[in-house]
Amino acid sequence: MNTPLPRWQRRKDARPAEIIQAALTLFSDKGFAATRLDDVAKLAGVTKGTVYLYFENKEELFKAVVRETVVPALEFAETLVEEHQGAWSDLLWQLLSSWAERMEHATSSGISRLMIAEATNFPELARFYVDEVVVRSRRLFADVINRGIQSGEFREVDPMMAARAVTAPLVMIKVWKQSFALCDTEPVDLKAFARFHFDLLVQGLRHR
Amino acid sequence: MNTPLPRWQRRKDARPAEIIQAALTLFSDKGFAATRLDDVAKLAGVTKGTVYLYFENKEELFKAVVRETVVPALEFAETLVEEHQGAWSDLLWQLLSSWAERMEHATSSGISRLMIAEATNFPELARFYVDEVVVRSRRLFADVINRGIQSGEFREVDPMMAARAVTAPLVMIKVWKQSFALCDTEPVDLKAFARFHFDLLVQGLRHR
DNA sequence: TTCATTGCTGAACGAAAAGTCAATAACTGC
DNA sequence: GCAGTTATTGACTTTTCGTTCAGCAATGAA
Repeated sequence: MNTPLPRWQRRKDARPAEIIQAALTLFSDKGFAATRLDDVAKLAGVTKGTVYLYFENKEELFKAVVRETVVPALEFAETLVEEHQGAWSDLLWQLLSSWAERMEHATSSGISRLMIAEATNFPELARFYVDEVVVRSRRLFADVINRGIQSGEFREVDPMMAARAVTAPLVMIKVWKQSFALCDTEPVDLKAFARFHFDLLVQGLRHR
Repeated sequence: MNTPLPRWQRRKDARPAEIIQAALTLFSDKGFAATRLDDVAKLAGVTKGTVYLYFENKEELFKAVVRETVVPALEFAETLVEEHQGAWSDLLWQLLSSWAERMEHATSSGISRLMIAEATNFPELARFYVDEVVVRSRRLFADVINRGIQSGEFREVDPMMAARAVTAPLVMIKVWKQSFALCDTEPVDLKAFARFHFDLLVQGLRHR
């Protein structure tokens, strides 16, 4: 006789990650308040009680989602800058295109919109996100621009301003797509936009 | 004897606008779900019951807020384009700077972030917002760029793409400021950024 | 001053969703 | 197999907040 397969299994180690993944999906789609823990549990293949085994409450789950999702993305880009040789505009393109790439596929890219929506309700978390992601990526791009200026490839501009001008459009387009996917009659291709933005940018940064 | 001033007054005509104003403030700060009608009422100087005299329910109040706030802003800009003579880059600057100006002072500018956060929870409203605001302003800028191309002032680019590239950074910076005002260690001046963005943009749009 | 009208209040209701916990079923070592 | 351990369940309680409405008080006309 084959043993009847159990109604559920004990998987203490896998649960937290699975619950966080489910929560990320729902939070970034509906927002924090509009997401029911019952739904998170169902999507994670458990019941609500189990969620409370691993997370103190809804707010702590939310924090865990942000913390777990946010950090790893930037390390890759930082080494890319460190090791680069050649034209700085080429590096800029590498960074922008690989970023656009990740935005299109990674589940984690929903975090931007989520943080924008909930920042004022979770001040400490907002600070964490700003430090770990916003400022850090801003610095990354400012760094590239700065080196470009020093090598004479770019004209003299405020690097931090430029960094904002580089990052803002991509994030915005992604956020827009996420929010208005159902209504936008002429959706943009993220990578095509990244290319367009890059061309505009590089010509804007060159000497006149 | 002076008559003891009444505990409250009847002000049927003024109430709706006051309630909408209060709701706008709280919605754009905390989001739709996290805003309590008790708080809206208190901020408007009434009680919850009064809110229900003028609005069917919370969702209808939300829709009213968006509708009342959003529409008038664009009309001004559209006449500006219609009546313009001279260099198209000058018009572009006029539009960007006046926009940045309004963003800094008008209470209505919190709507962008609110819509981004709640769009997926209110599909019909999202469609309304996209049609009345997003697409319309995108068309506005695309129009300017297009005329600039035809007059030979700008090189040939996709006008709709360019419109996105023009509008996205300003909106994004505004949204960022709103979300992360408390954490951002180096806040940007919106008008200064608008100027920077414009310079980059115009050089990017000129012939090589 | 009085009365009818009605804008407004605030207490009470109920649904929905957060949070709790005793019972239970899956696992583990003997 | 059996017994002890514990991860998981699901029904339960609690809380929060949108919504209702009977009654009160401001107003204006007579």
